[in-house]
Amino acid sequence: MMKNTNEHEKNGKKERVAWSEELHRKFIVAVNHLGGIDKAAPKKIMALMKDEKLTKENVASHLQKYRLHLKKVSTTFVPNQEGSIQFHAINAAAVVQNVSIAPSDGVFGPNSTSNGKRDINFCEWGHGNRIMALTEENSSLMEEHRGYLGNEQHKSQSTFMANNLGLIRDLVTSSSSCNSQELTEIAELRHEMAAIRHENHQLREVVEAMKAQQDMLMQAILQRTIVPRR
DNA sequence: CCGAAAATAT
DNA sequence: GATATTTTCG
Repeated sequence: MMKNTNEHEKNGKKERVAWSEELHRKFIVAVNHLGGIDKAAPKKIMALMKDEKLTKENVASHLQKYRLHLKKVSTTFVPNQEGSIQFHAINAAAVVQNVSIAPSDGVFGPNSTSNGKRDINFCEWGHGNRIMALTEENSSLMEEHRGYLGNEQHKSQSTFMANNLGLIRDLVTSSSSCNSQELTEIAELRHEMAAIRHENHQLREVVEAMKAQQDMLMQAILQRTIVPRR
């Protein structure tokens, strides 16, 4: 009973699925269609992707790996301070992945990954679409971002930055006199503050871009409903 | 069916 | 040895 219903086999052996950049994009589009990484499930994703060669297992596996990846990236980014951090690890990374502040741009760049090790697949995927692309009238790109628009994430990102800024500022200004070691510490903290300010700024830009994009999407959707094409 | 973990393959 | 993908298991 050899039932080779779905998968294409190479002389009886299962073909190893290579998750190309494009395949991953399709995957992301599907996931976002389903309302984000935590809601999306293998079967539905597979249906949306409409790729004859993909089995449910393939997708499930990729989904697992993708979630793991998101968790990894976000933990390096969020230094888990007491309660001050709102936005969920997964969401944060999802924003990175989809809005894609390119990993090399500093915010989530090499410095933020603990030991320079990179996940080839997922890191590289971020490079393609930068913030620039957001303002562009690119329907497929817009499609990718749909799942994250109008979310609560915008606010939480900003507040996260704000909170941390306050925290650091307190640390720096609390002691009136200090020795040389403390001075260098302060210098480092100032450095951190600058970095965080920078991140904050970039995140604000992302938020703005996403808002604009949301408007565009809205219009696109409205037009599509009002004027049935063909 | 799903997700996590173990097993393989590259 | 590390990753990517597959298979097994609960």
